[in-house]
Amino acid sequence: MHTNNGNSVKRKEKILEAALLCFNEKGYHKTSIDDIAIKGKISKGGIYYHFKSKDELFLKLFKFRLNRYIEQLKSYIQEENDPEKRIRILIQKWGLILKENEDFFKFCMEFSSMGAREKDIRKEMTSFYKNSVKTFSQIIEDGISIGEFENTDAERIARLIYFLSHGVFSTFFAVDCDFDLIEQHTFNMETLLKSINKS
Amino acid sequence: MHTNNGNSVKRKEKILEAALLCFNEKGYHKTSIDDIAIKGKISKGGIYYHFKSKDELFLKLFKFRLNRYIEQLKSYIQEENDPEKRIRILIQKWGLILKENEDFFKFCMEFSSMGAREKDIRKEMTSFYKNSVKTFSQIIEDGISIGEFENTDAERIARLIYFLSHGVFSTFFAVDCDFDLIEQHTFNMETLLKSINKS
DNA sequence: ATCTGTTTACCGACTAGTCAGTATAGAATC
DNA sequence: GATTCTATACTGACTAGTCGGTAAACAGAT
Repeated sequence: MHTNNGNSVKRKEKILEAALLCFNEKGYHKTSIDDIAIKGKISKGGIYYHFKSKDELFLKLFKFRLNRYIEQLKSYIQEENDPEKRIRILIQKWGLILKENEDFFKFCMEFSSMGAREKDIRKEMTSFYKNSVKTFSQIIEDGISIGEFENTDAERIARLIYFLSHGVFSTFFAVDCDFDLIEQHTFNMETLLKSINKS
Repeated sequence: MHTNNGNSVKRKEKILEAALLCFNEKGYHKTSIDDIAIKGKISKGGIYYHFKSKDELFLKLFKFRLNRYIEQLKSYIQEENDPEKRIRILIQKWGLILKENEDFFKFCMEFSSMGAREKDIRKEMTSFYKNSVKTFSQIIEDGISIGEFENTDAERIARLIYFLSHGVFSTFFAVDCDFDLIEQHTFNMETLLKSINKS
């Protein structure tokens, strides 16, 4: 009747979880559907019943997890009105989410870099990027209009925040790094806030 | 007698160039040695005569081009002593190199993201990262000691610069972006300098 | 200057293996 | 008994790397 009953959803999530483990271990291209099947204790046919291709599985994994975190963040900032505090909440909570879901964000880095060539991935990444920038930008504009922040270009600052966050994370995974992720993230954001705050 | 005569070197560079084109078009995994052979107008055997594996070809391509740009940058800052001016030269020249070699840096983004899994790639990326941070860090410390910059943590700032630069570029390739690369890069760096400058 | 042997550079057919996706039969649940 | 889900065996396309062979350049000896 309906494919999305509780069991089906659970099964799908189980496959996505196994896929995440495999993609992180070997990367997208070196992970075979058989690898995922073994890790998830399901058969290859089972996977193809729930997902129509490896590509789709990859894309759905990204959407599925990211949505969760975005919803979380939205709920956090709804309770606060002051722009600077909202920014700080976003930054702090985002840091926590990063730290607690390193596995997923490692996967995200590969996903993101594939956006340079794969159209569907690029579309997802663009949507995430634009949303992030829009959210930050709005808060900063509010801060400017109530005189809390200096009158800078809100959108450029918003992009800057995105780049910093992305840059920290991709470096964190790509090199043998010499910094603490959360500490550096916090430092980056404090430095940035310092430059836009009226003090 | 000696394997690295002029012709051999030229041939190698021709293969590297063809490889860059292919990797950018399809990505590492979807590029076959045959693709590179066709693009470089050489045979498969010819490629394997010069490089012992696809991995090695990938790695050599990164090293070969990056070294060129690093040498360029080094020569630029040797002629200047003032820390702030040195930083500005690095930032500006780096921006130019990025703009003029977009093809190579697109390749770099894929290379970098593979550092999360491939040991040899990670080693190269780490070396580049540490070198960059060390260079910036040294200049900033000089600036602090002569009272030009505020007394902040030089290494953390140096990392921040690296993250920003990396973040801009990887976003630039991964999404349908709404900004001008050089303009945003310049804005990022100006914002950053503002926060460490004594004014 | 010719013959012989060696090295470099290159070619392309071939091997051995991988893997996404499919077909289909069977199990579980309603 | 129909629908939903799972397991297994299979196919066909693709590809990294190998290998036997060749052409040309060169060197030393005669």
